[in-house]
Amino acid sequence: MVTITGVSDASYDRSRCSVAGTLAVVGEKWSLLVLREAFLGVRRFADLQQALGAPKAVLTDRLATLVQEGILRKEPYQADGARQRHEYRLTDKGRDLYPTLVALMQWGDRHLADGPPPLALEHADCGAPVRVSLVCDGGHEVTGPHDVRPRASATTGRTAAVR
Amino acid sequence: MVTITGVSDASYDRSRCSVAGTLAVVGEKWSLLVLREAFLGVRRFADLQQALGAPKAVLTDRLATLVQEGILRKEPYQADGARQRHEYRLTDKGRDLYPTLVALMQWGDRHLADGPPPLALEHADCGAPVRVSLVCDGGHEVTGPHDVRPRASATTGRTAAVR
DNA sequence: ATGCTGGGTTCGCTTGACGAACCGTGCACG
DNA sequence: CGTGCACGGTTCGTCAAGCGAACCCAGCAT
Repeated sequence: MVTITGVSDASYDRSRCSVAGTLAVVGEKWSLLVLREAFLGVRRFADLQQALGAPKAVLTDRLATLVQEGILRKEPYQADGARQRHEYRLTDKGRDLYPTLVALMQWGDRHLADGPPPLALEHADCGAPVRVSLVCDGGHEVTGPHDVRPRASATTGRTAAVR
Repeated sequence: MVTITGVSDASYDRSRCSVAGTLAVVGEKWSLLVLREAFLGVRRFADLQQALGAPKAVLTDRLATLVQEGILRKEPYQADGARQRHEYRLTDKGRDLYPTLVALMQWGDRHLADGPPPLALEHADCGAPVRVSLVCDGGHEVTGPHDVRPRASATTGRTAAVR
C-alpha cells in the first residue's frame, strides 16, 4: 500500500494564486518529468523507470498521486502472451499541462543551450516549430510581464505593479 | 556562508530534453514561488519571507541559487534613514520564465477552481484577459499535443508519436 | 549604551529521496 | 508439474533536504 500523500496537506499556500495550487499537485520532484514522458508516449511503469532513472518507490508514489489527481488514469492492457497489466495514460486534465511543459522546455532551450535543443517540436500539419506565446483575448501578442496588469479578485487586495 | 548547491550536481538528467534542465534550475521547492512574487513586484527578503511563509534558511538558499543562475540579481538600495541593503530583481533571463508561471497559473485556475481565480492577468493596453497559447511559426494555433510532432535532433534518436 | 530592524546563520527534528534487496502473480517453457 | 522469469511493485537503511525556533550582527535612531 502506497502512502498517498494528499494534495495540499503540506505547505504551498494556494490562496494567493493558482501557481501554488498547481505546484502542490505537480511540483514534487519527478512529477513533471513523468508527464514529459507521458506526452512522448511512454505509458508503462518499466519504461518510465528506465527513461527517467527515478527510484521505483518514488515513481510508484508519483504515479499514484497523479492518478489520484485525475492527471493520469490506469488502463488495463494485454501484451500478447503476457498477463494483464495496466498502463498510465493522460487524461484531458493532464493534457492541459502541455503548455506548461512546452514553456519549461522552451526556457531551457533558450538559456541552457549546450548546442542545439535536444528535442524540437513541430506542427504536425505544416512542420513549423511550435512555441508558447502570451496573448490577450483582444488578439494582441503580449511581449512580457510589463504588458500585464495583475488584478486580485478576492478580498485579499494585492494589486502590485509588475516590473 | 550559504552552501550553494551547484545546478546539475544531483539528479535531473537534462540530456534528454530541456524540461529536466529547467527543473534543475527552478524545480526546487519555493523557487517558482519566489519568481511569482518577483513578477508581482516583491523584491525584499523580508517581504518575500512574509508573502511565502518559507523558512528563512530555505529562502536564503533559493535566492542565492537564483542569483547564481542569473535569474535574479542583487541591487543595492537605500531606504531613507536606514542602512544600505540590497534587493532582488529579475534579469531578462528571469523574465523569460513569465510564460511558464502563467501556464502553471492557468492550469490551476482551470482545474483547481474553488470559486473564481484569485488573481487575474489583463493586458495593460486593452484590459482583455491574458493567457498562454501554443502557436507555430506558420501562424497556426496549436490545440494540443496531438497537433505536435517531436523530433530529436541529437544522435540519441527518440521519435515517439504523441498521443 | 540601548534598542530595533533587516537579513541572514545555526541547530535539532522530521520528511522525502535514494538504491538495493525482496516479493508475488501469472505466463511460458522444459 | 515445477521452474524461470518479467513486470510492477514494496520494504529497508541511509542520507539529503525542508522545517521552525532561536540566535546573530551591522548600523541607524534615541
